[in-house]
Amino acid sequence: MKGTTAAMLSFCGMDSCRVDGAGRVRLTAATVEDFLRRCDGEVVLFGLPEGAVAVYPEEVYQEMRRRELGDLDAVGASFAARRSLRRFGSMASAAKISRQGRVTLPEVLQRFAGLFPGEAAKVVGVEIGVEIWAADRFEAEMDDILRAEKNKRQMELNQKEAVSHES
Amino acid sequence: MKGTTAAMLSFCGMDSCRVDGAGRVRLTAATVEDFLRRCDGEVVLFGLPEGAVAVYPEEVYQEMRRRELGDLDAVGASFAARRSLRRFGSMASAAKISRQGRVTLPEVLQRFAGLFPGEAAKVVGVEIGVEIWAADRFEAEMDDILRAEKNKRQMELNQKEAVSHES
DNA sequence: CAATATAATCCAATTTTTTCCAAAATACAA
DNA sequence: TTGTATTTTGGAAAAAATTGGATTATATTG
Repeated sequence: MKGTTAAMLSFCGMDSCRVDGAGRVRLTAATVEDFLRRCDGEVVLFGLPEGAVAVYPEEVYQEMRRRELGDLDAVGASFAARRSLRRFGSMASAAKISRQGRVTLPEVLQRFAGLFPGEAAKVVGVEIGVEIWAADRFEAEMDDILRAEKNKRQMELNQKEAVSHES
Repeated sequence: MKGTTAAMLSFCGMDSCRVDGAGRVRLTAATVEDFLRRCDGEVVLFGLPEGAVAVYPEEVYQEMRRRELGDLDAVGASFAARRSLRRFGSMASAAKISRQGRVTLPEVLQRFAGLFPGEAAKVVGVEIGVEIWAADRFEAEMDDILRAEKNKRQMELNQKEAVSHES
């Protein structure tokens, strides 16, 4: 075994791959290990507002939903409540990481995230699980992140300048 | 058996199908399993204000109705109360999921939801049950949901920007 | 450069879905 | 009532799709 990454550090790094002909994505050995350790491979896939697919251990997802549902007073009794149920219900699905480390993306999610058979994808570790992005979308997201970061840095510098000048 | 996904996660995902010649809809194996587990296949069908058919476990439906009626102080003693009774009474019907996972849509609901024999339909998991939509109606609904979400996300980003600029 | 591990492709078995048909139940009319 | 027609329900067989595994190719590491 190459893995047993000595580490308690789970779900990190990024991996490029391709969606296979049946809409499946193969995870790296390390990621599979992480999922096995955390939840015996029982995961939930769902569509993130950013237009990618999240893969979380089932428990993590449940907890997330429980919080959200707690806010809805009478579940199913209002338009808003039903919409929330619909939004998550329709785009979530329980899955098990296969013995060969593959996850099948349901059609809804393929469409939602632009992850059609043959497309290039990025599997991104997000500490509590992974996200699967269409390669081009992830690139755009990364650009955004870095640009925002650069802005912030510049701001802070300007701030300092201003302060030291006025003293 | 393919399923037994160990899952605590019920009624999720989306499935496309067609209303058969007799006004029946076939549910996926997973959905049937969920209903059997939750309520032995005893469900209530009723028309949602959104123009789709909801299929909830009988218990869930009862609970929902109890809440609504509880708010109306004297059941049956006001126009509003009688209307609510009428609205749900006339468009709800108990049904049992058949052994092959089919539900028959009463004619009232076919008309109400545009789910005529031969029409394309979507069966949508909503965590507490499923909804059956005419395919085109659901597409519109999903578009709405995602558009609203995108707006909200954009707002949040703008908000952040504004804050960091003013500081 | 060889050995090992990782990734992609292909194929076969199983499962699922669709279509079609038969039986049962209901309604109708003579 | 009794026979006939019609609708409804359930099931079986055929078609299609999914799943998992095995094989082959590619990359990595020592």
